[in-house]
Amino acid sequence: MADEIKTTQEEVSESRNFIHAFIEEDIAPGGQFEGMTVHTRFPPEPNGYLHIGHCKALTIDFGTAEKFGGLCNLRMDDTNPTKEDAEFVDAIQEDIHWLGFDWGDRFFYGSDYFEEDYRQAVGLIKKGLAYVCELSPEEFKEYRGSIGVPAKSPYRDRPIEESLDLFARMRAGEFPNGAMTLRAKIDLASGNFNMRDPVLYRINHMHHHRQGDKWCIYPMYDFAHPIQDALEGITHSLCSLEFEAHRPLYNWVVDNCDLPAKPRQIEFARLGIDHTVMSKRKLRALVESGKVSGWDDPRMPTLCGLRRRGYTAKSIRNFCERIGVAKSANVVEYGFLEHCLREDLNEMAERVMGVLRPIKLTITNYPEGKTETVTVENNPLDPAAGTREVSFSRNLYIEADDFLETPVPKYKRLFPGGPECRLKGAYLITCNGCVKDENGNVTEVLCEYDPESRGGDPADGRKVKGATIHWVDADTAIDAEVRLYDNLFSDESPDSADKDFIDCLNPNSLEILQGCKVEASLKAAAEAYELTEKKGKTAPSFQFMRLGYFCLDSRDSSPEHMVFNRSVSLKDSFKK
RNA sequence: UGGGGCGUCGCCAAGUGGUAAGGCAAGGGACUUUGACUCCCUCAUCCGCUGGUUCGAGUCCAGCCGUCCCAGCCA
Repeated sequence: MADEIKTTQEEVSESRNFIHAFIEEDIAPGGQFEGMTVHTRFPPEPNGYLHIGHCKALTIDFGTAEKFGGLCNLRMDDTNPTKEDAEFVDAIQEDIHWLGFDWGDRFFYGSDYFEEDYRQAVGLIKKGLAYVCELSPEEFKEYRGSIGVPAKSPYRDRPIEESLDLFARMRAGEFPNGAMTLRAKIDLASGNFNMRDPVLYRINHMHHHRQGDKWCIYPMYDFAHPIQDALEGITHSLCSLEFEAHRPLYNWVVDNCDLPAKPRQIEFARLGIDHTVMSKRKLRALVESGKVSGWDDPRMPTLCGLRRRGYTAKSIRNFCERIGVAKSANVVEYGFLEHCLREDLNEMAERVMGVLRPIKLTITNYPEGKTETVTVENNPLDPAAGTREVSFSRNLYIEADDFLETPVPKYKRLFPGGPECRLKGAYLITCNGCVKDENGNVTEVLCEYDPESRGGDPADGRKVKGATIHWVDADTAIDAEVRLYDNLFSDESPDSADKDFIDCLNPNSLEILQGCKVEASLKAAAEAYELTEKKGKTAPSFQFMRLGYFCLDSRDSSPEHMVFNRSVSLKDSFKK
């Protein structure tokens, strides 16, 4: 895994985007950060699980640092105790490590800077740049003004000493939630509402997951973030586009506080993927309403969901690197993510045979009771993966749609009078009929085999016209449950503002198949997996030949009852 | 309506005044014991629109159109 990720990072350092261009200017002679080490940070708020959009940000934050030989910190942005929980801190670290990013010993909590934040706030008050405002939340709204109408606050010109006293008493817990705030004195008439004397501190008598009950006033993101960045020596604070209008405030804080550095904020467009939603609020709603089984439901775009689905870290990182970085709104096709997964799994997944919708196939001229084994390669792309023995007999199961009583055009599989087909690794067969039940449903396919074609090649070298199909021996095959997934949302853009995403859900996003038949060798794989640490790892993947890539479900699979998730199907150019 | 962005092939995305990279998707073909993989070929006379500057503009200027973000004591 380490080597694979290294390769992707090499690819990254070759790429170039507008952020890199800015940084090159900044560190060049005469630039703002001339000669300095590029230092970035990834600052998730511990209020939910990371999703693939975060991987884009991680790729940019860590990738940019890597490209310039710099460093990237991991920082929990935990300035609002109302929404945050320690539960998420571990999960976030687990997901980031799974992806292969390493923050070394530079793991921080925004809340660890509270004392410094407070000191800076006092400094602003003393400079006459901040004041305690006693507008209630309701009044605050009323006084906010609107486009062309300035905001106002009757407390704006309160004496410095008074604000100092009030702010100290805010901290001391003398006032209830909402009674007052500390505001920056900037410009009540600004066209940019973020500059209309923004709130720097609010009162919230609430237990903090890390600070306990030490504080009852908490700094706002706009105030705390630039301070955190400066304190950690961050040179480039990379964030998504919605913070663009906050940059003037970011710079105001950086310029007016007493800080050791002046980091630069650069914004990029966040990732959008079709047929899914990417906001924590909506993902949380799916979980809490039971529309999905949890944050790690295999249909979720969360990292834990993708992991359980069978996505490899490499494929996700590769995806994030290949989509590029720009400032235009973008919605990448889900199919591109699937392509990246197939690309990775095609090289490393061992091939096995499994039948999802089994139908019996009887080789009428094969001796009853006879059993033999045939040899099949584990991965034709990788001879080093070796071969395995698969049992074969007169009674097999094949995929139901590999037989059609009446063939459709271009169909080259089994049908009465159809072409000679190959049972992968075994023998050539021709179909000469089928058995039906009283309702006319086909229950069994009848074929004859060529005893001289063991291994799959005809003794006389004749051309095989039909397809090579997969099969399992009815006597040794194991029953398994297979879960097939489709888009969580049937609507292409459930995330767009004009839609209720819940209405866009795909009622058929999960299909559970019982009684699937998989080859016996998977039993050992399931047993081996049972003995490994499952947490934070992708379960082993297999290519079920001609069907797709499947992995054992990390939660529900056991050697006694194997459960496979289809990570992604194989491409299929056959059109009916 | 004020402020800030963005508009290059179906989807991403290079391009920084010199005559439109690449990837995905799509179509065609070769190969094939996976209708997979791999390989080859095709796929924007055109860069939101309209003017202007220039020998020359996707790149500069002006106007227009479209679209996204901002009026949380969220991040």
